[in-house]
Amino acid sequence: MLYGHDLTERIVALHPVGPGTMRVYRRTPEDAVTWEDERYHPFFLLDDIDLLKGFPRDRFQFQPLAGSNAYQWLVVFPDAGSYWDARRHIQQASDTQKERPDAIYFVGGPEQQYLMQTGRTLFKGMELHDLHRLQFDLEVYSERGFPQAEVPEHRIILVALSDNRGWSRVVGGPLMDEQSVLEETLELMRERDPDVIEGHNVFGFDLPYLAARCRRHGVPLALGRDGSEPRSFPSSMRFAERQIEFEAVEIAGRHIVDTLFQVMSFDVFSRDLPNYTLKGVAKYFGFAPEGRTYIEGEDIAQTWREDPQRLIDYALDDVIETAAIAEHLSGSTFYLTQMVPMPYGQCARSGPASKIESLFVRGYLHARHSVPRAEAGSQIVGGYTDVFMTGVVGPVVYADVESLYPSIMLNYGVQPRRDALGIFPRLLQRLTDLRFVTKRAMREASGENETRELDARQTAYKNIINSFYGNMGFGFAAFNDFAEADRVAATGQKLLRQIMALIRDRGGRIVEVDTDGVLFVPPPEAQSASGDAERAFVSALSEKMPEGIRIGFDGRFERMLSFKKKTYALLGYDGTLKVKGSSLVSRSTERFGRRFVRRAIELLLAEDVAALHALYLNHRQRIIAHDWDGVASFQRIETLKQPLARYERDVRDGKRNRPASYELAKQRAEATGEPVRIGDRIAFYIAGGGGRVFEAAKLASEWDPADPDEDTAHYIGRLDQFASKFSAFFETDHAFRQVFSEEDLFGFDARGIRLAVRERAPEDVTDDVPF
DNA sequence: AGCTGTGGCAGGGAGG
DNA sequence: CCTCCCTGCCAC
Repeated sequence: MLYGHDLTERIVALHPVGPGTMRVYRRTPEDAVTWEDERYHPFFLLDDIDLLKGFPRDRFQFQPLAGSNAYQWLVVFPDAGSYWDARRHIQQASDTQKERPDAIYFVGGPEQQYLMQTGRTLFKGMELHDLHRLQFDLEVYSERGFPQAEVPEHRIILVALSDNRGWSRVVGGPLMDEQSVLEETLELMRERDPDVIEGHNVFGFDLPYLAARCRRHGVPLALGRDGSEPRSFPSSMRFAERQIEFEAVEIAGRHIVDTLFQVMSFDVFSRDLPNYTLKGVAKYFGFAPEGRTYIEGEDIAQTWREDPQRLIDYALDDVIETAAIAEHLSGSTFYLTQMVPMPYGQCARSGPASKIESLFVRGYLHARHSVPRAEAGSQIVGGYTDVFMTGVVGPVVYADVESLYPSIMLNYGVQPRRDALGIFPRLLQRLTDLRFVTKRAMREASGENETRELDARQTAYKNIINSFYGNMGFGFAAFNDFAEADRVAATGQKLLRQIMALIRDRGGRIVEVDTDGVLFVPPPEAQSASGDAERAFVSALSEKMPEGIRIGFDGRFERMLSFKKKTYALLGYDGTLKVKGSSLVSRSTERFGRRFVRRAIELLLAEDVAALHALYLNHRQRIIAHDWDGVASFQRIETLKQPLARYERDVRDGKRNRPASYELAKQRAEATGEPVRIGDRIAFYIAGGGGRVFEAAKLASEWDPADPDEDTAHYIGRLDQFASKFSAFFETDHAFRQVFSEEDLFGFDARGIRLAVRERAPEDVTDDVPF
């Protein structure tokens, strides 16, 4: 079912060139790129062949598919004017049948259809470094405000280019006009002839800006390997709870990889990045070149006039960082394209659901079997979460079920009801085996490069494997099955309760559980300096599990501050502190609050009440004195998730509140012309004057340290709100208030103030009862 | 033309 | 004041 073992074929890119013709680009062992044209058959799946009534009979062929799923006809247009023509036509045909808007299953673009028909994948037998990857970054001159492509003075002044062959160049200079910059850039890009074009936020900024400026000068943006201009279409991408809309761009014979997407995708799991800017991410990974030049966006114009060489250095540092980030994060996507019938660029900008579905559809087409329609409904059951102890406890051990949902799916015969061919279990088993083999090879690998490649490969398998469960509960997935998804989740809950019972039977005390893991205080005999006793304790648990379910030891911690469900802090034996939970670490809350909370957690873990009181007083005094480390320390940041028009309609209809973020984004759009886009992050603070938050809020960029106008009473209130989280950790409310308030007439005395641990037994309580 | 899920906490506007 | 309800962010 998985292809890609023929080492002789090194396809790097594809693009459709005419009716049923695909241009196939191959990289030769000598590193040259050759191409040839191959036939493919544009095709669609229909649920009713009558949809083609009236369409010239000699222009299509059809074949009935086996089985009784919804899409029972495979219709091929051997010489359609183009794939898109054929598509438009049957789209129109189906539109006349208003009651069945989903009568057609769209298999995907021409490249995907080609890969499905031929069973080929891209990059066969290649490693990431075999690709030729070029990075680019624009610097735009704008006197004030956000650069707008329509404003004549807002012009491209520099383009930095680099590639993974050690080549780099900055195009532009004080004496060079924009048109020449554009022409020389395009010429260089064609000469280098990369397989992949990489950049940070290229879909959001660089590519559309470049396109607009080229149009303005009448310079064709001929970046395609065949000299063609890019094709673009609106698209969207989801990263966990965050959705961003963008204009997707395709360049013939090449792939575009936006490192911003890779970064956001990485952060879904790490949840650790300070921000998604190129500089921030490069610093986080340690990729920033030594002595790197930094220039704020608003200072670019001035730097360009006074010290252009500095801007040139800066632009070059940008692409060097982009290359490092892409190198670091694109591995697993690269290997995914060796399994999934999708071009690399598409793989890099689509979510897991479409990847899984393409695997299914390829299997079904190969067997000439009909394809089901998604069932309506929704998943009901989710993970089991609860907390049984709050306060400072320890030591604790974290035990988790290894690959909980995939293990359940493999060992309990899980299969979507309409998966007549049984692809789901076979594919899952195969991917799991491949991952196992790859991980073993990785452990035995010598050399850093080999290890990294194998790690990227096993991560690619992991990502796909983990998506199988989510896909069953996804409303638009052809092979979804909500009942089966519920069965998986319910089985997971049952297993977790079994583990909890085992731990308690052996004298352990459960602190908190979440979906597939348990944090618990081990019994005294399972506490050791080396951690061996803890490991043995967990192994013994694993022995008691059903076939195929294994419990792993995922760490032990000296102390834990347990707060609420999904909200806690862990102090490692090496002194590192891990803080979890939106109310403790949310990036939307003010930085001073986050730091205050973190420091307070450290002090609570050390049970240093006197220092806690001092910490509170210190923060309070600094707020009163406007003693901030810039506006960044007290601004809040919120992400816009809806188009402005939709937001305003919902507000009008009374469906939603008026938060500061949208209101300020509107103001900013009016003032600077920077468009309001989904995914924009708005930084703001509360200025004096009172009223509702959205009325008192101002953009963070408006704050002036020389004339601070933030609402001190508001920020004292915020500090108290942060402090109030900790009231549950004290024995009495009075004790809490003594610590987190100014001294009263008798002064502050930490003696006699005790922290409290509260505990309840799992069987005592069935639903959520607050402590 | 594309889109993985549920559970949980906090903030804040609206309206009693 | 309080509750209700929506949104955003996070854990897994």
